[in-house]
Amino acid sequence: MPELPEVEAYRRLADKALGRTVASVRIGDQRFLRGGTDACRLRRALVGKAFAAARRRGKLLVLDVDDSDRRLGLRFGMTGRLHVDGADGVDRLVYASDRRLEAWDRFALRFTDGGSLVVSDPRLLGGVVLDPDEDVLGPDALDVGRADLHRALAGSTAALKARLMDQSRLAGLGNLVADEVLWRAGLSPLRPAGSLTDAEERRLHGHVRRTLEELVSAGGSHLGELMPERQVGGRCPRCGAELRRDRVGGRSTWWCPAHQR
DNA sequence: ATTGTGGCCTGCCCGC
DNA sequence: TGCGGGCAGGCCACAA
Repeated sequence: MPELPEVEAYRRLADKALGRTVASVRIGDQRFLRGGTDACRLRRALVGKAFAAARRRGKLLVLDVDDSDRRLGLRFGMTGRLHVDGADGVDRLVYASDRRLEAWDRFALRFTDGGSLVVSDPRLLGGVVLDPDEDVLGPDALDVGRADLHRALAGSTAALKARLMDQSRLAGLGNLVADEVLWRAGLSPLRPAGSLTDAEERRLHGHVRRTLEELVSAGGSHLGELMPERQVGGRCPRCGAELRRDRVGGRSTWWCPAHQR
């Protein structure tokens, strides 16, 4: 699914769409429009304009409209893909089909030069939003500071993993990367978020940054060492213990009870 | 305010 | 061989 590393790959792909004039906007499915926007408003904001920048905040991709204070927000849910001029942002997506059906094209921009920017999403869990509220998102996990991470966790009794995935505290960690980070840091996902010692928090901070940097460098098609073991009978790649499965924050969580404490 | 839960959405996989 | 049920999780609405 698109986690932060994939969305970062999409952002780089979206760079190819900058500076090109939008000729038309096609909405493949009304349900893909979020935040109360509609096709009319989108066309008014985009047609005849070009994008000045492609930014990412957590898992939200934001395209700034040139000569305007408008912004186009793209969310990818877990099965959303970005295509620019037919090129794919990533090769494969975990949990998503590798097929490309035109019926799955939920949002498409055509440029005056004949190229296109398309969001395809079989499951409609992503969406398009005009002028997304970026302030509801916490600091970006890729370059989160030590103090910001502390603020995200301190004083909370919620499960550590649930808090790490709370996008308003820390933007960008999804289910799979959260499991990978906690596994690398040797911390139980069930620990109360506020119970970490200073040393544990520092360790976690290092692993959040390093894991994301590594996965972004890998191009967004690799989601960590734990990923292949997320199945019944899966074993810890580090110590060989059988992985445990729990539901944390409403999500399937795979972790090693032997070394994650 | 914080925390937890259920629903949305549909392709895919497994068991019958 | 076809069919139905369960599963996947980002995001949001809502409850306690």
